Amino acid sequence: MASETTQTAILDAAERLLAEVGYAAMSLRAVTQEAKANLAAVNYHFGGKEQLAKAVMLRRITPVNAARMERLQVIEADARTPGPRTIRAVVEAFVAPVMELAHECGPRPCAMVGRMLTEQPPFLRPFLAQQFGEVAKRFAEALRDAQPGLPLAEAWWQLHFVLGAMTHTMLHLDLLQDVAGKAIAPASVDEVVDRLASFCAAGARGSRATTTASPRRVPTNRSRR
Amino acid sequence: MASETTQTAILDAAERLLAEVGYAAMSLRAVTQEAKANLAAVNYHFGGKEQLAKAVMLRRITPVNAARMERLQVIEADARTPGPRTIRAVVEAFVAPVMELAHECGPRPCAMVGRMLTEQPPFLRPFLAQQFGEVAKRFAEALRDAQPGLPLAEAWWQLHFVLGAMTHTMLHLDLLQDVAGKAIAPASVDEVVDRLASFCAAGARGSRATTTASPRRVPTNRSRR
DNA sequence: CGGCTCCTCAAACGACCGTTTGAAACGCTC
DNA sequence: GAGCGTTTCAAACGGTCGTTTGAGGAGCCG
Repeated sequence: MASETTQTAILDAAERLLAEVGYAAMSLRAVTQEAKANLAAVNYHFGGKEQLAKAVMLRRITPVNAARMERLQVIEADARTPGPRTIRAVVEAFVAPVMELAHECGPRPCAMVGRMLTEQPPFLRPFLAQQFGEVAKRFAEALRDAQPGLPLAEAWWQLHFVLGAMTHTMLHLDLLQDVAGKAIAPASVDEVVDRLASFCAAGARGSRATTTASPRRVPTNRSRR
Repeated sequence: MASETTQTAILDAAERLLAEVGYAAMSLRAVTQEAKANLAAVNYHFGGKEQLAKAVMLRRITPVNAARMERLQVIEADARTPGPRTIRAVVEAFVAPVMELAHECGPRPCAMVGRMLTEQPPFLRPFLAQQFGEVAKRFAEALRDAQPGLPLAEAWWQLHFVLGAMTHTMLHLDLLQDVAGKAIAPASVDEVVDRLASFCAAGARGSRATTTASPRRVPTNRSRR
């Protein structure tokens, strides 16, 4: 049927507009015009603007979160010993899937998810909690287990900063080409993942070392590398 | 005159709404209603919605950026030797002023700035570039100088991640109380600054060290630190 | 062909938006 | 009190928004 093509056309158009202007500033007229569909098609196929936004999100975050859980299970089944390498692996398991999304589908889906995660329209909040709550909890626990003696709250702080650096990177993946000089080619996505994971993993190690001591001090973990 | 009180009342109300729903979703009717002012007062005193948003931003970021530059000059006048301590000092000079804003005025102004920085309504982009361009450039250079041999592009990457973690923290400062267990008391703002600065400084050190190792990039970035 | 389902379309609805207007209220100096 | 800027106010303007409606086209089956 022709309906499926209009459905995905609407999803694509909405994704682009959500990424570029956000939910509140996205008009269904702009969406349907770009999708070459009728204005009423949104309500017919999705049931309204809010449900459309959820559908756009679901199409992207479902496989991403599944990949995250899969990677995390591999790590845990590996019976790794706690330490920097495991921290790095956990962080990478969290950030890599969403960056590979850019690898396959371009920077736009990433930017769209990043924007929804930061804008958080009120109606989306329960939806986001449902979609990310379990995943975030599992990763916080994994971060804690990778650092024996670390309180869970500390792991949440680390995950919080990782989330910030990640969403910011997702939002401006297309702008980074200017800083880096060239467009984000598929090959260079791996480079972004590596940079992001390195930064976050090192940050987690460093912040852990710091908070155990008092405010002023020099981290003692600068030994290798 | 009574106008000044209505002006600041409008600024306060707009700040709250900008922080909570963003620019696109903020209506002047909601602003004036909360400020107990007439709808036309916004156009009379500020000249329109866009100019109001700029005024709200200016009131907060002007002193913050001034404090950043001041701290940076102190660091540079100190003739510090490059190294982890200087990296940490530069990062702290960047993130501390905006966190002290939360110290004095509560988490809302921080959340508002963070939201505008991530939402970036089209008309605000030139304004933001003008307000932050010089500051960001100076800090990127300072980060580079703290790590001899580091290309400027690498410093920009570090600053990019710092910005992400910082804006994310600004946006959800009020939510962190749930994770941390208690409300953000003035004393604990320093703790947030410390955590954020520690994470970012360690991340900068780590990302620099890692990127020289794994992928085939950065031609002549030979020596470690 | 008639009947049925799925989909598209143009048009309209009511609500809310930012902005403008012109008059009224205020504070001040002569 | 008259005159004059400054500030407030209610009302309206044109426009865009999300959503609804009802008529019509496309494909399929009996």
